[in-house]
Amino acid sequence: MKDARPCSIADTLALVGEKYSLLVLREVTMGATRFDQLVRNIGAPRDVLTTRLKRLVDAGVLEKVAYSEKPRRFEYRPSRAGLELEPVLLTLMAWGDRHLNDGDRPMVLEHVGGPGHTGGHELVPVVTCAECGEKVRHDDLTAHPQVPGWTVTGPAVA
Amino acid sequence: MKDARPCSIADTLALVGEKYSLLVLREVTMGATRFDQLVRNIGAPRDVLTTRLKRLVDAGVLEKVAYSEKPRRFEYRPSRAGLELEPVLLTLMAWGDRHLNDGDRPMVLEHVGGPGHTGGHELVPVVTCAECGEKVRHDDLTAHPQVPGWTVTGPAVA
DNA sequence: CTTAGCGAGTTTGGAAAACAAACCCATGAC
DNA sequence: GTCATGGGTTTGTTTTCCAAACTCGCTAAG
Repeated sequence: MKDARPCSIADTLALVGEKYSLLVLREVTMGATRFDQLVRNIGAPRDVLTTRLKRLVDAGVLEKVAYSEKPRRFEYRPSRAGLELEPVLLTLMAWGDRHLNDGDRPMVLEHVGGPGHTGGHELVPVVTCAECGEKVRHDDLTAHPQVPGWTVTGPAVA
Repeated sequence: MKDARPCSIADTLALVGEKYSLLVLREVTMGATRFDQLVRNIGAPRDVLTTRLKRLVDAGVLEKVAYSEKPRRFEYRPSRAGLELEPVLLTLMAWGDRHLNDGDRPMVLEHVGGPGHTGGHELVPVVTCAECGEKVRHDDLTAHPQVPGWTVTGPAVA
């Protein structure tokens, strides 16, 4: 991973791309915030989970909050930054629903719109551009690397 | 990872969540499709990259195409399914830009809209709901697990 | 007061994966 | 011939993962 293209995707994955980290985020954003819930729902080894949680707390993605003194016990809550990873989870889920679990989704998300909306409908997540409001299509994108030496195909000069 | 909550996020990550896999997707969707480009741009060990590519090809996310006979050489192109992972990459990049590389993004994506649009602008990816068109906010979502025994907090009965 | 149990980890020892560097093999350039 | 290039494979060592067992503080039961 040294001498790699500088990139926010890589940076983000270096933080939350280790095994189980995004599943931790899934659980805590859904409301399962305690250690044993995480172990059960994710199915991760306890020690691995411990190191993941430490890392995510240190990075400010999770907050470790005591929910009981006198046996001192903690829960792990998503920070603002942590909650902002939800779009990543939603796009991953959408892809898996489409390509891996075609037909029987293990989980359905209900979307109730902003104030004024009464009935909920099923969430169908799509990535759009905030500037123009349009659905993002691959062919409409052009990459502009900002770091000298890196082009779209690779390093320029040796 | 056994006895874990059934979930498309986990399923997707089981396929493309191993180290480097999403970076491979980043490269090939940008047009860097050859082995040595991938090694250089990602900075991954060659043998690891070999196994990742095999896995992604087997899963139908990449296609291995010969671009030369007579030294037989291949490139790895994203399939339709592979390209559909771009939303995941975009949301990861947006998060990293915001929370990790505040101010100097290593890469800027230019968005040229559909037919009719002339000037391009910078892409600002947002996840919206295809049903109602609104930006997805965390508080507007309700999770409905479809698999008996799994609630939003964890397994129901033993 | 002894035993039982729970939540939240820590410890332990073995199996699997990652890693860097060296090697290989076919071809094309000099 | 000798070197260089692309696309890997091999080798030996360092990390990481993993399951199971263990610990500690505390509460509830008998």
